[in-house]
Parts: sequence; C-alpha cells; structure tokens
Amino acid sequence: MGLTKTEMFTEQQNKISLFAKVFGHPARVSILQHLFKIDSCVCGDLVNEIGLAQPTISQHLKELKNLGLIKGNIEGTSVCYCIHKENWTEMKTLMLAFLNQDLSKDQNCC
Amino acid sequence: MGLTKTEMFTEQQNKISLFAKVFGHPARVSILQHLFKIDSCVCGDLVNEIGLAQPTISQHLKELKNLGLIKGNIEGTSVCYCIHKENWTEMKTLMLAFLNQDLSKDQNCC
DNA sequence: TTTATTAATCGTAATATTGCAATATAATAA
DNA sequence: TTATTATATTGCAATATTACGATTAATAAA
Repeated sequence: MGLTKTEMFTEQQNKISLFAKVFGHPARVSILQHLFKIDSCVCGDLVNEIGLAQPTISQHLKELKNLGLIKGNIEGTSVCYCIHKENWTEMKTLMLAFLNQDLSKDQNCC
Repeated sequence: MGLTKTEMFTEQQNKISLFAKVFGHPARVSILQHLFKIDSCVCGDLVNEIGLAQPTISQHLKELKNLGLIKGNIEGTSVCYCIHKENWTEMKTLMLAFLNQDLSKDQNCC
C-alpha cells in the first residue's frame, strides 16, 4: 500500500513522524547542517557542496520549506535560504520530549 | 530512482538520517512511546493498542530491532519487547547534537 | 498427539520517495 | 530585446515503504 494510516495516531505522533521523516534523508540533514554553519545560503552553493543535481537539491529544499524549517528570500536571480529559527525551536521541543522519555524505570524483562 | 546516494554523505549524516527515518512513521513512534510507558510489552498488546494488523506491527518492530532501539525476549509463546537503553542513549546523543545546533548567530538574510 | 496461541515470514498490491533530464520561470546584464 | 544566470517545475524510471492476507514456526495446553 505505501499509505500511512495517520488517522490511527495522535496529532503529536503524526507531527513527530513528519519532522523525523524530513530528517530521514542524509541530503536534508546535510543541507540543514550547512545552513547552520554558514547562516545563509543560496541553492547553487548547496549543489556544489553536496553533489546532487540541482533539481534534486531544489526538491529537498522544498520539503524543508513545506515543513517550515527553512525560509527563502529571493535576492536577484538567486535565493537565500536560512533556518526558520522559531519553527526550529518549536520542532525541537517536540522532538526532545520524544527523545527524553524516562529510561530510569526498571524493565520487567529483557 | 528511490535509491538514496549514501556515499555522498558523512557517516554521521547517514546515521542521523537512519534513526530519523525509523521515527518517520507514527506507528513506530507510538510503539516506542508505549514501550516507554509500560516498560515492557508483547506484540499482541501493541496490535490491540494501535489497531494495525499483526504482520504490520511485527514488521515495524523488526525495523526498530534492526536499528538496535529495542530488544525482544521470548517468553513462552509471546515475545517481550523493551527499549534498548544503552542504544537509545547513544542515538539520543547523536540526535541532540543535530537538533541543538547553534541558533544564536545572526543571519545575513531572511 | 492434537489443538490452541502467539509472533514471524512470505507474497503481493498500492502508494511514496529519490534522482535527474528537460523545460519553464524569473531576474539581471549586455 | 536578447542573452545569461539561478532556481523551480514537470515528467518519468527505479527503488522503497506500507499494509495485510495467507502461511509458517514455535511453544503451551488439553
């Protein structure tokens, strides 16, 4: 099927999985790390930096933009992308709550 | 193509994306939250709890096990799954480094 | 031994993702 | 206006993912 049954899950679970999914490709991880490092970036830089074709990078950028994690400003013929700080912080809160679940309880097996 | 070009990325980037990918489905998020909550669990419980078919849950459990995030003990005819604490902690370190990248720098655009 | 019970595996259909060539769009330069 | 440059969109082929019915395997109970 390939179709996720989102209606069976809570809004929080679906949100977590959507953010995780966008991090689930090394090109998007790499793009984000690059944006953090240089603090702004045009698409062309990323094509050179990463090595995937321009349409592929553009598509990955679109997915990051759709989720609100980055924003882009048109500057002449190029586009300046950067991290959307507020949304990144909000996403982080959600992901941290998931990652920081309590590990201290005793397990009654394993 | 559908085939990720992992050779273009660092080992760290590939690792982050592999962990993120496994969190990229709400059923797996739900399974992990459930395991944290009750601290141990058999597959049958999860089938009732989540509502997907037994083979589907079993497949999601397998992916979590393959990445080392959970482990399973056979107990009679059922299997007791639980969080692999050491590996969870290791994964968390990696993901936190990614999520906690420095947001304080000035952006020269956007 | 026969019959549950429980979870894993197999096979398969439907949908999603990845990557890129070709093309389109938009802004600037000549 | 006509290039030129930079990014987005389209279309498509290859592969991956999701979900589940049918079956298998393994243990427990009768």
